[in-house]
Amino acid sequence: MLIAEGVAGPEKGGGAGAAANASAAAGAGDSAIEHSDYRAKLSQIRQIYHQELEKYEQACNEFTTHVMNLLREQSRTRPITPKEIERMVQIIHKKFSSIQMQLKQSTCEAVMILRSRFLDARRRRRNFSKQASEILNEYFYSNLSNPYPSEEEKEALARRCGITINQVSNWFGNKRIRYKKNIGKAQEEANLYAAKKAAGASPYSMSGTPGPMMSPPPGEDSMGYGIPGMNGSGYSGVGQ
DNA sequence: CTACATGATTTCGA
DNA sequence: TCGAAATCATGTAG
Repeated sequence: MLIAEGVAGPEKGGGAGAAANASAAAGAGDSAIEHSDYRAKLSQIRQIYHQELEKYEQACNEFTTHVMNLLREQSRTRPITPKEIERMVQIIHKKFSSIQMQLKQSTCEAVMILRSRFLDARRRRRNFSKQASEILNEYFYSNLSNPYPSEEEKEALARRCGITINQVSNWFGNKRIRYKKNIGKAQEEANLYAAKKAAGASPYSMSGTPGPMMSPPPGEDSMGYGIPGMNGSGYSGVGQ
């Protein structure tokens, strides 16, 4: 059981097996940085585990020799068979091994907790960069009539935003549903992006072509375009 | 600290 | 398997 967690076995973080299994399911492709933290914690647990294990081992040996000595002393006053000695030793070892089992169990628990804490992507959520949001929003509002990027488009967006395809899919899923939920507010955002595009670049074909290929205009013009409903009402749009 | 924004996951249906 | 909707858990502005 512990071996599966990479705690028991020899040195080397093998826990990635189960870990990757859990995180590979969805958008956690950037897990390199977080993983190193996880690994560090895991190896810490492993170290403590081995430390304790060794301590028990040592205590066990000490205790055994102690008992042996006692028996030897006693053998002067009464006969003691080797069998009896062996039985004694066996009992001691059994006791200690059950203690070790407990150690294993608690270590296992610690690993489980660590894993759920670190590997659950929801707990590691990071907001996308402003640029990424910009790119995604731009695409979304440019294709409001059909905000369903194809696989290739998703990949292109993912590349430009520095996120995974899964994350792009998540984003569009969230965006669509949340846009629908309050069209009123989002409409302003739509106008804003439409204006941006008009200001930023050449004419466009609304749907069909993969559309945005240039990076977003760095300039912060946005204002200056008498956009109705843009006068600081509620949502300031860009990014957040 | 609270409320809201937002990315990720889960559930359900076609 | 993809997407809609509901839900979760975190980030962050107030």
